[in-house]
Amino acid sequence: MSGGVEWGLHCCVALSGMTEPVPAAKLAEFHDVSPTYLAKQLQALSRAGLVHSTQGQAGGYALTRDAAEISVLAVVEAIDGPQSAFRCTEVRQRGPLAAPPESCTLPCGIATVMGRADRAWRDALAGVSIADLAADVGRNVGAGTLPAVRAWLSS
Amino acid sequence: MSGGVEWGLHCCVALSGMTEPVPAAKLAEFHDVSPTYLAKQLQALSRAGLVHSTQGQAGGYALTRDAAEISVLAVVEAIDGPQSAFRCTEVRQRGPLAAPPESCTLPCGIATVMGRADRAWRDALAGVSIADLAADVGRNVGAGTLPAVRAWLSS
DNA sequence: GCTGACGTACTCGGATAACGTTTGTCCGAGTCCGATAGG
DNA sequence: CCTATCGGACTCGGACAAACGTTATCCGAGTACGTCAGC
Repeated sequence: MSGGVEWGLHCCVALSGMTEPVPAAKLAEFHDVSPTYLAKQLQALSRAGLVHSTQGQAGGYALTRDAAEISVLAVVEAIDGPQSAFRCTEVRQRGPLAAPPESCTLPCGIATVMGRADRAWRDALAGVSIADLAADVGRNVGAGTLPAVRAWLSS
Repeated sequence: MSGGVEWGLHCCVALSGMTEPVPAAKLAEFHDVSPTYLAKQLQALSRAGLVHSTQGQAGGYALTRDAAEISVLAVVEAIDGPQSAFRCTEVRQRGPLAAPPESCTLPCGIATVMGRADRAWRDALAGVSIADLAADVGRNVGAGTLPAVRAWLSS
């Protein structure tokens, strides 16, 4: 999985509860990561419609909807792509004893199992929202953390 | 995920119910894939202890235990490695408002969610065995398929 | 004093290189089977 | 006829390149704000 997913997730958490847009450069400085590369991830989020970008002097990125309405899965799919990790190459249709294509209307057992596993993975990710993650931060490292982050990003 | 996983899975299914060892070259010809690269995957399976390799003229690969005792997860981890797709880089410990390491004893919310999803994925894969896959082949493309494959691999 | 246009500085967005992992290949070490020669 | 030895060919195993995808970077297009001139 692309490592930028983690950055995108952290950015969404930081953006949650933010009223004014935050520039990509500031988010990069806050997380201490490459500004240009983080910009790429944010562009992907923008293309997926999760964040809204405004240009100009006071521009930046902001969530398009409430953090409770954005699932972790949405962020992952926006950055990493919606395709499954497993890609069936239809091995059964190759070789000397290849099965004829007309008998391969439904996916083979291997693809079925992989598809089920992938679905379970996505379900687990879909059940958690950015708001849940933000609440977890307040619970684990202190309730005053998020307001402090918010103040830093505003300055 | 590594594409060789699919090959390894198909090989394990083909090997199930086989009494004598099958050379890697024959498995490659049967599946119509690169012989040298498939050999690499089989070596990984051998290292993981899923298959046993015998050298010499009538040598080849054979399952070390019954197909019902080999889970899909075991094959996947043997080829792709046991590490999770997501790797936490501890972003929270970086930047101007970095959390002190002593307050990061337990994983952050993002890592927790990802870990849960990964576990769900692995559970789905652990619940299916190679024998299940073989039975599925007989059910879907015809009961006579596996004996035919077995005969071809023996010749 | 108010309104309009202008310039500037800041923002995002897509096109462009460098690195690492996966994919693919090769040759050497080891081993079993068959043939052969001797008892 | 049986047995021990030798030769050969086939097997796996790990070390060695090429290709793709991810990582990282740059520069250009566009926009909002602040300023200034005109009314």
